[in-house]
Amino acid sequence: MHYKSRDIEKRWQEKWDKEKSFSATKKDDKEKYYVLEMFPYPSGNLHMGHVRNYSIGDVVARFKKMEGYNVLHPMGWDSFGLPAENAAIKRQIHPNDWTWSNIDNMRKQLKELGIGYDWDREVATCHPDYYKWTQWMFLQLYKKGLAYKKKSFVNWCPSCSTVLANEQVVNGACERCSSTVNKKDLEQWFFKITHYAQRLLDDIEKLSGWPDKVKTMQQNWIGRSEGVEVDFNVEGTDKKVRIYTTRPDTIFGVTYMVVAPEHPLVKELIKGTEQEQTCNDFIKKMQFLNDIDRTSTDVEKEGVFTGRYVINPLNNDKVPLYLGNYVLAEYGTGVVMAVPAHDQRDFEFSKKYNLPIKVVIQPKGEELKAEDMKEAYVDEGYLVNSDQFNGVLSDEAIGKIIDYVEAKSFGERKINFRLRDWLISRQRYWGAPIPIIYCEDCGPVPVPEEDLPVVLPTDVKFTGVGESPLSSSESFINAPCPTCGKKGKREVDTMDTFVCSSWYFLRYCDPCNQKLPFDKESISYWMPVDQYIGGVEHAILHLLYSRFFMKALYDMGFVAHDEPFKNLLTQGMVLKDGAKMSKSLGNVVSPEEIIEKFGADTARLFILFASPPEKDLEWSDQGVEGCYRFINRVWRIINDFSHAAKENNDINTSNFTKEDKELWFMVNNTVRRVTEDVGHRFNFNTAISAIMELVNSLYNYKDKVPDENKNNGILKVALENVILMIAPFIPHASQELWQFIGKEGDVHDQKWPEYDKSALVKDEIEIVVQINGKLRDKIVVSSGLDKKQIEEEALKSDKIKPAIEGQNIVKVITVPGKLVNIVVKA
RNA sequence: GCGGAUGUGGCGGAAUUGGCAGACGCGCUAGACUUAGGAUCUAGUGUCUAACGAUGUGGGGGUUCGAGUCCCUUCAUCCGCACCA
Repeated sequence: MHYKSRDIEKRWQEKWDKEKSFSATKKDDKEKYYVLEMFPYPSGNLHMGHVRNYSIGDVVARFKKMEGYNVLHPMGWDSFGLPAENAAIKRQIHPNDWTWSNIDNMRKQLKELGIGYDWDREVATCHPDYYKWTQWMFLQLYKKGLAYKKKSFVNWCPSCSTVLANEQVVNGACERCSSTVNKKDLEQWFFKITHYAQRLLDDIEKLSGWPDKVKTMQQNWIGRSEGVEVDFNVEGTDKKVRIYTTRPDTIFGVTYMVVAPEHPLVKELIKGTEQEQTCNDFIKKMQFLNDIDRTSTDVEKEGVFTGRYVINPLNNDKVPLYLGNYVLAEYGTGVVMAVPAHDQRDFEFSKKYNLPIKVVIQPKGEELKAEDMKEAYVDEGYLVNSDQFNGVLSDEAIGKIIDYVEAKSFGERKINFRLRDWLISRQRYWGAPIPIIYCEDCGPVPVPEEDLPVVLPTDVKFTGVGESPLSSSESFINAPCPTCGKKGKREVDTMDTFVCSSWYFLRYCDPCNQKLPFDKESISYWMPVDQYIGGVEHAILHLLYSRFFMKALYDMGFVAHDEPFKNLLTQGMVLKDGAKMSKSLGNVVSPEEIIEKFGADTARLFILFASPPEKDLEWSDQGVEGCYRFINRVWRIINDFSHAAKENNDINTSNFTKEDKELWFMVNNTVRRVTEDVGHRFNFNTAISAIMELVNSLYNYKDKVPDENKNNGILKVALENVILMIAPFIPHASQELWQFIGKEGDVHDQKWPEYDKSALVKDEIEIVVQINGKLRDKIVVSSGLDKKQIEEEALKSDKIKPAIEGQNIVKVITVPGKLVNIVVKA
């Protein structure tokens, strides 16, 4: 019997496929376990990152199944998106054809990897049966006021005359023609994720099974800050400008004020001033800059005077109002008070434009002088030059000044978030159409739910020019107004693909439902996802959007939980020669070629063995060969001892030899270690090495113990356990071996092995003896000895005795079962 | 700048609660079997040393009987956010 990966793998894959071995059905008497890997974009071929992601998921799924859980392990396709459209433009293939042929190929590759999915639950976001419900989601959010329209900027390439996605803008230039990208404002749809900012932040606490790194990233992304808004009157007008600050303790130090060039008030304020022309030039210049050139910290601060002055309500100081590149229109009020003495950005700006610096916070034990300052002083101190607040500690002053501002009605306290609303409009073809019809009389009207899906038309030209490709489809754009029946026009933008992927995990629970996206009963049973696995690149957007969807659906009563993913594992990248595999670097290893040569089991085993799942993994051809050798080693030892496994052999511990005892200990201890490593820690690399050690012991036993003395009872259990424990990692080979040793049924339907605790208790144990913390000897003692007896044994040891002669024993520390440390002094 | 990691042999990595550093694998060395070996098996393999032994987890300091693990400090690399007022 020889190990031929190709034949074996094919045979079992066909059987699993035909018998739907991994299909999941709701069972009320069984505890469920939902394991999910982030679904792929169907680019055409699996890469090693996919192999890693799905191998990890499959180990978890198969292990949990063997542990007795009712496991849901589905797969699908995140199949809308830009590459399909680019293929259409470049090669004149319809995005639909391109995408589906890619899906077919990748599905085949996944099956060749032997991943145990329930293929009856497969979803593809580009299928009308799916995007119908994505559109339905949009309508629900619209109904709740969580979807709205407003003007916003898009990246616009003047030469291609088309909208570009952020990914298509490379260093401020169009990825296709390299001309400079500028901004164009369009009416676009948004989801009001900011409505959930506080809950998204608070509930991070609930995510105990998420990595801290991801939780911190989400926290920072949401970026809550507490502060106050204050109105400053514009001198000589009846207008006010409102600022937002988190440092009201420095408000007496304001020496000028800066407003974002896009701020709606700016046009009015500069009208008729001497500076109107310079201001307009500055605004125009800013408009042509892309976000990176405009908002990177390296960019020098720049601004112009507006010709206007504003009055600080706290001390009636009159200060100039500037336009500045470093103020963001979308955050706070779009206007900042500038305190150069205590804010580094303001400090730099004031130096450049010769604006005064006024110290209002004095640190303990030294005195700042404005003219000597090299940088802003941003730390704590006592207030000065601040009227009635002089002498107050800055931390306390924050609250006191806010109270004062509110009492005097100068403004009010405010909480701000860094998180912005989610712009979902895309001027693209290959996405879910936004289900809205514009009517001259009724305005934007949602498409009635019974008319969904709004199907993507096929008569679209892919020119790569213009705003939205859908506007070129006559059959699509014209539609009667659902309210009044008059001629209307359809929305021609499609949704961001992140919308499609924000709820796919729910559809898996009830994938064929024609009446609803899912029924509540299925959702209540399967959700939440017990283990979610994917790349850390989705730590913020995808995970945050999914959390937002879950909360919105929860509030609408469609789901029973308000967090979608209980545990999250962010797997590391697959590297080759220290760099991420990429075509441009030429360091790509294709899964197909490895499967062809060594089989899927070897590929999976290597990728799981080479590194713990959350760390990056360095590809090694020799490492792969090592794993192939190991499978062969398992194959041979099971072949050698198969007779023992096939017979009825009982275990009688009373007639164990020393070698038997050792092997029996190994067998049981390995079950313990592997169960812990796989089940509790997800340390597949150490689980595999534990199995390797057991296999090594079996070879050792085979060599050292004469045939007539071999204990077939132990060997039988050992072989069975090796096959069962290795099954989640190398399912095909273990399935073949399971059958080979005469077992019925599928290996993944077997019970996960248990261990005999009494076998882990040893009669004799090795104790380390140290002198002053340094290893001096190892002694073997009976495991029944108490502390004192162990100590006596240690002091009697041949190596220790001479070493401590003539020295004073200061104390002896004994850790039962581990070591004795003798502390001596000369 | 802010935030988060990581740093252990020639390489990937292990050490779960402060208790034998280097499990397991790769590579390398020697040997066995063999017509042959890029198959398989056996033994060895951190560094220095002929050996006894000494030394060793990025560097420096500390706590402790005992530190890869805890504390302080410093360096390096990687990742995320990036003018958020």
